Amino acid sequence: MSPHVTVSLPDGSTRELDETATVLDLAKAIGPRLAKAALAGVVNGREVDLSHPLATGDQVAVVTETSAEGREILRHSTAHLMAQAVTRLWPGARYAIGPVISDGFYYDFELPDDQRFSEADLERIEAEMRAIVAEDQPFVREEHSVAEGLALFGDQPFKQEIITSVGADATEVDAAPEEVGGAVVVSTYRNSEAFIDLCRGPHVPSTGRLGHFKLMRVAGAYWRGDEKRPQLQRIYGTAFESKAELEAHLFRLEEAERRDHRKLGAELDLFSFPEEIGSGLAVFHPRGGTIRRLMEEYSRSRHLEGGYQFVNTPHITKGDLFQTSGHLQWFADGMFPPMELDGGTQYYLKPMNCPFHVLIFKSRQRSYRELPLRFFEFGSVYRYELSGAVHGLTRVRGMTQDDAHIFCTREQMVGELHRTVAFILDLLRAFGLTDFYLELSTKPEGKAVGTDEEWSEATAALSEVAAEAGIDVVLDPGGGAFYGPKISVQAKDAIGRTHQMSTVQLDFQTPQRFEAEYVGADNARHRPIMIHRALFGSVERFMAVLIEHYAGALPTWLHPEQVAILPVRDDHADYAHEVAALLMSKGVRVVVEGASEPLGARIRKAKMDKLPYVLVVGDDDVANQTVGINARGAADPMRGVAVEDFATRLLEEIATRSLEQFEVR
RNA sequence: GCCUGGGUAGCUCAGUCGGUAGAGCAACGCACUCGUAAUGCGUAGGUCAGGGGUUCGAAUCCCCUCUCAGGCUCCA
Repeated sequence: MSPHVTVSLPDGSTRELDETATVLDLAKAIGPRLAKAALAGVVNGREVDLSHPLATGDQVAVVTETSAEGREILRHSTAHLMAQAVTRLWPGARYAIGPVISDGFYYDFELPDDQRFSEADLERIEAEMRAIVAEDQPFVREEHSVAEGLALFGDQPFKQEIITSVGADATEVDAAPEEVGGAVVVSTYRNSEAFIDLCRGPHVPSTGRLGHFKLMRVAGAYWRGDEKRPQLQRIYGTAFESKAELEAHLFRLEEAERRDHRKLGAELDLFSFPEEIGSGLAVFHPRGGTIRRLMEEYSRSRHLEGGYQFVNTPHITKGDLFQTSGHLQWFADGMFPPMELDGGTQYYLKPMNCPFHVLIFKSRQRSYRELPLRFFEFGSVYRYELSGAVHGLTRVRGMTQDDAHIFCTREQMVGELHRTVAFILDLLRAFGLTDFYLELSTKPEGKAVGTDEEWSEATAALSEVAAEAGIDVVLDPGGGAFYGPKISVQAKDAIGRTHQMSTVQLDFQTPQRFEAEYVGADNARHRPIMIHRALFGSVERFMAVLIEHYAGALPTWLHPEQVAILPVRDDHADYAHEVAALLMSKGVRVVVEGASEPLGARIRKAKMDKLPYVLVVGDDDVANQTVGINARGAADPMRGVAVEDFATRLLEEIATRSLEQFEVR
């Protein structure tokens, strides 16, 4: 054996090291700064600890704390740190899994004697974690056989279950057992005599490398996500490589809270959820109602241009309709229970519009010459959402979908799908959402109608369209509706969160179940394909996303109150109303606030309502037919702008549905 | 639906050991008439989410229901 090992680095270069060299030794050989920032390594594509020994021929990369991988290692190690703190504070606590999630980590616990974590406990746990950081305990990797592993975790039933389930579920997030050369190896990390955890690794070398963390909240979670299994207590936390990064993250969370549509909806007097009506059922106040109307009017005009025909259907129906459609078989849990009328006939509130649109299609004989037929409706639907699922405007029990169903031939199908995706993206962009990716949801196993052939043809058609849309596509296996696969458009908002917006679903089943037909050029009967699609998804959810995207400061064309006019004194009120009348005659939404309060207070109110333009009119303005403009977001107000100038630029901004306000100089 | 934590005036919140309800903002009224993010004074507003229980006495302790938040599950 040679006294040296030779390894290669990501840049293609090679290094010679002592034969006992580890990843850390390699980092030291490259440079002291790298050694200091190093957390782990990647050897031949596999993440390993810094203490991992190197062999000749290894491809090695050093993972530093500022990389995405480094952050994950930091967070995963912090999860272990938290578990140890919990077991110190609650002797006999059982710990289950503690994986890394997108913005941090969690760990699931079961405390002895049915004890519960409280929010106040989080601080105690954090303090204990800091103590363990100060102790600078090493993370020591050990490898065991399955039998040894089971013995080691004799009092930890969740860990034992993970160990025994190896092979059956080797992808378990936090599972340690791995098949190495045919034998199952159970790897563990020991921090101290008292604390050892099952883990694949890698980890930071010692707890002293951790420290910039915060425990966020405690919540319940079912063991293995199965509601029939015990519910554990989950503690969520986050960790970063530096205090500054941690604080920046916490600031982003506060920013999200500031933008919360539920908070802004109340503050801006847009909508409310009166308890008298029921959970998940919103009422829209005049301002919120105006926003809805503007959204709907624009949508209608686009749909007219897009070749859609407008239809209307009722909110309730006899149960037979949903028997035929399959909803009662597959979607009954999501429906309100029936009401019995007319001597026993069951009527249901509708959870979806599709069966109604099929009946319109079937109302007379259809020719291939008519296809594609595109039926559009703002259709209100009612779904019995679980009480714990209801959330602001984004998850409600009564909502209005901008719903359409396209009936077309098999030959037209792919073309219609392309056209629909382009139509959707164009409309979303008009509302200022520009950063998208597509999600392709496939057959939900065990909860679907139709043959495998139909599903695979539909899925193939959708994936072809998704791939050609020119934006990223991610797969969502099993996420389709019971009648067909779907593409959903996920849009990123101003602070980088993604929201599911539009969906396009391909459906071979509903036309069959309803025996919908058209007469082809061959004078024979054929079955149409149905495409379900909604762009807003629901008007309510879309409004919520817009409110959060714009933090309540909607673009002028969408704002319920576009201009406020404030007379400096009461004797300027006539002029203020004159300017208001001029703007209102052009369709501008204007409010005038008389001088019953000081000017500063009135400006402040208009600003807090996020009005795009606040106009102040005083002596000079009355004399010169001008206004003072205090624009939203502008550093300084502008005095003496001719009314005509302001009106022209404002009307231009509104007519083009500009997302930006014009510059006031 | 399940877990944890909440629900006191329109909003944000205080309310000690169980002794009978409080502030700021908002609203309303009056005065003020002001040039770019809070004028002053006053008035009104609450079956303390609802119901039941314990107690001489409950916002406060116990039980049930409703509802909200954060999760789990689910989803437009």
